[in-house]
Amino acid sequence: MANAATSKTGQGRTYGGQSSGERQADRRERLIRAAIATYGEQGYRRTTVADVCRTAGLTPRYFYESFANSEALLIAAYKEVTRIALDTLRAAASALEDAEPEARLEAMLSAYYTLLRERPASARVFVAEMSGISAAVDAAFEIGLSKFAKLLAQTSDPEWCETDEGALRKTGVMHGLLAIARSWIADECKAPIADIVAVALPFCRILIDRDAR
Amino acid sequence: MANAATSKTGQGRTYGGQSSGERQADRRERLIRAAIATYGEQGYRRTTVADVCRTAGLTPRYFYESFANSEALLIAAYKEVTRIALDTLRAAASALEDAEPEARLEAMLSAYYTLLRERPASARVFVAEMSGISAAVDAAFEIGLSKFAKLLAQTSDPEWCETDEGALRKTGVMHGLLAIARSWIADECKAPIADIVAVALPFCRILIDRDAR
DNA sequence: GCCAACTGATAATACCCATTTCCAGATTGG
DNA sequence: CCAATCTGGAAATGGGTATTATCAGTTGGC
Repeated sequence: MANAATSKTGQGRTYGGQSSGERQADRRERLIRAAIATYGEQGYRRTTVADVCRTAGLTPRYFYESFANSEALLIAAYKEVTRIALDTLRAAASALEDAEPEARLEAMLSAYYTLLRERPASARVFVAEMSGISAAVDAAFEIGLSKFAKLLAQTSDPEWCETDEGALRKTGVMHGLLAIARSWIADECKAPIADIVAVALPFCRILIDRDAR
Repeated sequence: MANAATSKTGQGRTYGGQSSGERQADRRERLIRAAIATYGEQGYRRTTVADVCRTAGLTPRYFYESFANSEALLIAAYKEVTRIALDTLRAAASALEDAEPEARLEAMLSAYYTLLRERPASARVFVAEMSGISAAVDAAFEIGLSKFAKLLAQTSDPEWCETDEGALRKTGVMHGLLAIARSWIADECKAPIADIVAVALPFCRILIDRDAR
């Protein structure tokens, strides 16, 4: 994926005070940031490689230095967005370390929807742009979702354990939560967070319901 | 959308024993059938207008006689698939007219997943191909889903009434059920129908839960 | 200061496909 | 039988964009 910066030495040299690797990493980051902003603005489907490069202040040449193709950047952008969201949820749960599981669950959901509202571009990438692009994107999306499901379940039920039969349920719950978020966002996040959390809660209860396990 | 068969008379004449309108309707149907088969086989994204026409035994000229563009055909194919599925669910519910609501709900779910397994092409169109194409397709998809939600809710709870707040929940439930179906199908429908229904049931209970309304 | 490694910008190159148009032959009504 | 209407097939047109290659100028090691 990453063409080493130069061909002969394989190392390159410093430039603008940065080593070859630093410069390349910097460009990669700029591309990811630009991707989130652009996908969030006009959607992945409508943005070209050239669009992202323009926003990043780079040229297509540098795009292919860091990413094999457009999809690879989408996946990278999604991973970045997911990483931030997971951190936020963990923080919300930690802040209520001694509270009831149900309260912690509510706190996480609340943090999640708040984050979506505060970062519209990231939100769009997260809830709306990862569907129907390709098998690779679908796979990356499912992996990200399952991380969320696991976090939600573990935090709200300390004795929760992963089982195979639970995988289907996890998938269903996460896509349900996503659809709720998508619909809420499509309506410009007009409904209060508390209302959205109330709608989302019963779905999470499915996740941690032991009777049905 | 439908260019009248001829330009001068506006009516056309019989040909091959069929009137102008009959021939056109026939071609339209063939295109829809071919679309379901082809989308089901290789996915909407990878099928070209020419592909569908080839399968239908027609030429692109006739495609544009009945559909404005590729998306319009996808929507028409989806509507056809949805129509059949809704009929099947209604029939399953009717067969248990006097049973408990919960039993009727189970029967509908069972009929639904059975249908998906029996018609893989239609299933793929229904659960996997309608995401991320365009706003028009998204809209058609949501309309179809809400019909299902309404049917499920009404049949399992005779006194069910539609409310605005319920819309979000309905969306979440339906997308949850869809994700379950998608995942099951991706695994070649290996799990027994009864297991899938068991996973799906709690989602439906959210739909008709009055406490949370 | 010199050469090779960098940089940004532009512009080929190449492919894919929707949509339209053309054509030669088949079919009909009168 | 004849002219108009229809048919299937194939090819022309046109737009869009991913991906690569080129180039003139800049920068850094030595």
